[in-house]
Amino acid sequence: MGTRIALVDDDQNILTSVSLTLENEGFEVDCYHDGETALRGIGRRPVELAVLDIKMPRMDGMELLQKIRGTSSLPVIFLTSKDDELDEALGLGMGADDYITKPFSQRLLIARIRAVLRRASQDEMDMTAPNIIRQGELLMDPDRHLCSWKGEEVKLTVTEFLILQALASRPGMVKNRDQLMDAAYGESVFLDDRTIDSHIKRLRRKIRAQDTAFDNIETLYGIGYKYRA
Amino acid sequence: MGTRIALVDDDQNILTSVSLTLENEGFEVDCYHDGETALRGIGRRPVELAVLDIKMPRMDGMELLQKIRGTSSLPVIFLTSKDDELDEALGLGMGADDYITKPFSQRLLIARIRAVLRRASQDEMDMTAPNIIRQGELLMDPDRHLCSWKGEEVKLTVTEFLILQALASRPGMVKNRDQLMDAAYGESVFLDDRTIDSHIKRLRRKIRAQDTAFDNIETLYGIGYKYRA
DNA sequence: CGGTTTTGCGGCGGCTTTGCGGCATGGCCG
DNA sequence: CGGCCATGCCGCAAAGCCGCCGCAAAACCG
Repeated sequence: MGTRIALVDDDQNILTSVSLTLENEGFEVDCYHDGETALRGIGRRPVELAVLDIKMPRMDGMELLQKIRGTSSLPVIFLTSKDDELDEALGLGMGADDYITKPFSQRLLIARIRAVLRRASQDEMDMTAPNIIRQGELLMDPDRHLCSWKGEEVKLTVTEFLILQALASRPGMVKNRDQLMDAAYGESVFLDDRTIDSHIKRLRRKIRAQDTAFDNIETLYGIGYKYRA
Repeated sequence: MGTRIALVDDDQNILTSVSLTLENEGFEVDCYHDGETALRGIGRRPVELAVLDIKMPRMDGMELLQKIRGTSSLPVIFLTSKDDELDEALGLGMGADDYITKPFSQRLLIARIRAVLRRASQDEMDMTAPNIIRQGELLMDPDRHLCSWKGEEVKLTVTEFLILQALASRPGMVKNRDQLMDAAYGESVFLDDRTIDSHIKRLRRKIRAQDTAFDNIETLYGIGYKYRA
C-alpha cells in the first residue's frame, strides 16, 4: 500500500495534475482546497506527508503548518510562488521540511517528496535510541550530545561521551577496557588498552576543570573502571 | 490491562490527540488540564508514568514534578516548547526521566514512554536480581566488585576478592589451600601455600581495619580455612 | 614437656597496571 | 593551504599488587 500524502492548494489545476502524477508514482493522495478543510481531513485520516500551498483562502499554509506542528512532526513541503521570496525563508524557518517554487516540474516534486520521506523515517530511527542519564550531579542527553556536571555544561568529544555514557548508564557496574572500547567504537575494533586510559584521563580532566573534587570515575586495579553514583 | 499514564497539558488539542494515540497503543490515559488537578487526581488513582507539559497554569510541570517526587519515584516525561531553554529542562528539571521538545511526533513519544517504562522496571530488577553473596554482615557483589562489612565498603584486590568469595559462598565449608588457589587463579597454577596465607592475612587486616572484632575467617590447623557465618 | 609442624605477619623486591605529559597523524573547516 | 582539534599511542614515573622469606607464636603430638 502506498504512502499517504495530503495535497492542499486552492488551484484546482494544480490539484488534479499533481495528484495524478503522485498516484502514478504509487502514492495515495488526499486533496484539499483550503487549510481548514485540510486540517480536519488530516485529523480524520492521517497522512505521512503534506504538500501545502502557502497562499490559500481561509487558512494559509503557514497557519496550517503551525496547527499541524502543534501535535505532530508531520513532514511538510511548501509550494511557493516565485514572487514571495520572503515566505520561503519564513516557511523553512518555522519548520517546513522543504519548499518548491512554482512553476515546478513534477519530477522535481517527486524527488523532493522522496527525499523528505527518507529523511523523516531516518529521524524516527535515530530517535528510538536512549534517553537521559542522570546520576547524581551528572546529566547526559545523548540525543543532543549534552553533558553537564552540577548544572554546568561539560564539552565532550564523541568518544569521550560514549565512554562516559557507558559507565554512567550502569553506575557501579564494572567495565573492563574491552567493554568500553565496544561502547565507543563498535565491536571488533581493536585498540591499545592504554587508549582507553587516555580517554579516561581527558574525561577526568575536563570535569575536574569545573569541580576539582570530581572522582566518580573509579579505577579498579586489574579490572577496569566504574562510575560511582 | 494496559499501563496507566497521566497526561497533563493545558492545550486541549494536544490532550485529545495524544491521549487517543496512547489509547490506541494499549495504554490507559488520565488527562488533566493543570498541575493542581493532576496532583490530586494522581493521588486518588495512581499511575505508572506521567507526561507533563512544563508550562501550565496554576502549577507548572516543574512544581508538579517536585510534589510528585516528594512522595514517589514515579517516572516522568516532560514536554517542552522549542522556545523554552534546554538548560531549564536540564539544569532545573530535578529528576525528570526524559523530555521531548514540541513539536514531536506521536511515534517518538510512544518510543520514549516505552523506553522509560522499560528502564524503570529494569531498575527494579537490578535491585533484587544480582548474584549477591550475603553472609551476616558480609556483602559481596561480584558484578560491581563490591564488598562491604557492616555496611561499610572494604576495598579488595581481585585475588583477595576471589578468595573471600570462595570462602563466603559456602560458609562453614572447609577449603584447603589448593582449592582456594584454584578459585583465585585458574586451575593448573602452582604457588607456594604460604601465598594463600598472605592473602588471608591481608583480607583479615583489611576488614579488621574497620571492625577489630572480625574473626569470621577461621583457620583449621593442618587443613585450611573456612568462613563462619 | 620438648620437639615438630603449621600459621600469622611484617617486610621486601620485583612485576604489573595506571596516570599523564607529550607527540604525530589525520580529518575538518575556514 | 594553514590552523585546529580529536585521537591513538609511547614512554616514564608512580602506585598497586603479589609471592615469598624468615622469624616468632600457636597448635599438635607422643
